[in-house]
Amino acid sequence: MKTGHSVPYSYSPDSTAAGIKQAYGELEPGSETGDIVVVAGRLMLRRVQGKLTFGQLADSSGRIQLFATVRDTPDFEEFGQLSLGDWIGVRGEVMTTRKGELSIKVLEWTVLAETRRPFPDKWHGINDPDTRYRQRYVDLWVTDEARHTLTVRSRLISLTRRWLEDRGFMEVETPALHPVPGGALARPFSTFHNALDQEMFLRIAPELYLKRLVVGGFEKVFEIARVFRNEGISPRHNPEFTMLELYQAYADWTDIMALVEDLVSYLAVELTGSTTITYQGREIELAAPWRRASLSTLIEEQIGLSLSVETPIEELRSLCDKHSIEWKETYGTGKLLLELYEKTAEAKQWQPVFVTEYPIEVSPLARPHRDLPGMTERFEAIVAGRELCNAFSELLDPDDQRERFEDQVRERDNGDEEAMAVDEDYLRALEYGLPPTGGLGIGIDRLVMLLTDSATIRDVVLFPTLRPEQERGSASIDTED
RNA sequence: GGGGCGCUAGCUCAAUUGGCAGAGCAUCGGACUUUUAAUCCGCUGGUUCCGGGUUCGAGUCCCGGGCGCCCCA
Repeated sequence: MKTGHSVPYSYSPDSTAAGIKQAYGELEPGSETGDIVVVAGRLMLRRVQGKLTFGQLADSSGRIQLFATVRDTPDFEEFGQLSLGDWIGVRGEVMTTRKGELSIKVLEWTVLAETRRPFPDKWHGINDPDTRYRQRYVDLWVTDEARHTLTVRSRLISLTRRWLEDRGFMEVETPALHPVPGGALARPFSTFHNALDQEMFLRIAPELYLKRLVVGGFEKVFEIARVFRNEGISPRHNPEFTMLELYQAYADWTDIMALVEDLVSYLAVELTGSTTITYQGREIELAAPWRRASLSTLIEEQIGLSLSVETPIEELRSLCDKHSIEWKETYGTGKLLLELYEKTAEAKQWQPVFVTEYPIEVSPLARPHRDLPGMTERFEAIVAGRELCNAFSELLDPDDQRERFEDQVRERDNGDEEAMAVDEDYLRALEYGLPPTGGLGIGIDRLVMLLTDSATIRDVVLFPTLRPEQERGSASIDTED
């Protein structure tokens, strides 16, 4: 048994599995270096062979073999009785076996934590996705792709932060508790602040606060914001997810397009080694420039008709019917146009494309297009058939913004639970003057999915939202509702 | 919200038409001084997701519920 080893309060490894492999990669079989290293991690494989025991130690960098002998390893018997999954610290000599496997000859060892629960099958790991997401602390040890994907996520956020800072953007933190939910079309989570005796909402977007900061003179700001939307769960939707939003004073939408191309292709090279990536078996070229095409153009490519917000509403409605798209009496031509685009064209865009010129009706925060009536200078980037970002030349005019908000309230009164409310303080900020500004929101989770070839958002979130586990045997007691 | 699929040992999976619930790995005991998912011998391990029903007999069929995955809205 694992007796006689008290767990220390700290331990000081001086090496990692990957670091040792890098430093001693060229050793001949049967070498003994005399170099002493200290490592720590979990014992993930163990082969007891009489007076010799092989193990495999995993740390956050990778795995390395342990080589224990009855002659050199203290408490040799106990070493061989360690459980797979136990945390241990090892001090030993860097060596290679007769077969040439780089190893650490165990000269001292210490249990750092015992596992009371057996680890999953050392070869098959965990297959059940539910178990993987619920017990990520085990999944990360036994599923290499999980560890890789979630490490890439961390690096992507770090690289993004540095890239933006190098271009003069300042990172800020705005409230996550909003008295008025805004900045996106989505249902919020609501909660209650007891001391203020007031309903609050978890933010659905940081947008309106970030633009207040531009009014306040922070000319280039960004936030990597966890946002919350009270919607269904799917392979592409988690109720909480991460948005990068940035705002740049004096810029317009074309500046933002250039920024998106540059950032995404930079991240692709840093994280995958190339701007050419493979997603779900199909190639995608992320190098700039990306195609620019208007929303109307993309619809025309699919159905062969040139449409606009000027098209008679009856014609758009019958086209929706023809393509089995549900519509409501309250939809204007802009909303019908967007529906036609989303249902006929969006999923077909595999290579990156900036979809430009969105109707004013469906873009309540975007500035009117400088040439096209009824349209805004808004674009989305679509990659692999999905929205990757949403951006526009920001709406500056407080009077126009008030009208847009009031249109939203009318839609809410018509039953649209995703419609916006009037944010009086935001309007007051605009009245102090927002300079020409370009703004952007990128879904970080979807970008990570793209660059890690992940089919579901759950694979790029450490702890995706799941229903709580139920106590065994207590099923179906509460049958209310 | 609708449809399809799944849930069996800690993990990965079997179980003929409804007929004694099994294997590998892990655990436990034993052998083994160069293994590579080590090998060999032996022993354990079960609320078959939950509840009801049909039946001499249910992992299997029926009804209800839970959780997950996929598709659709």
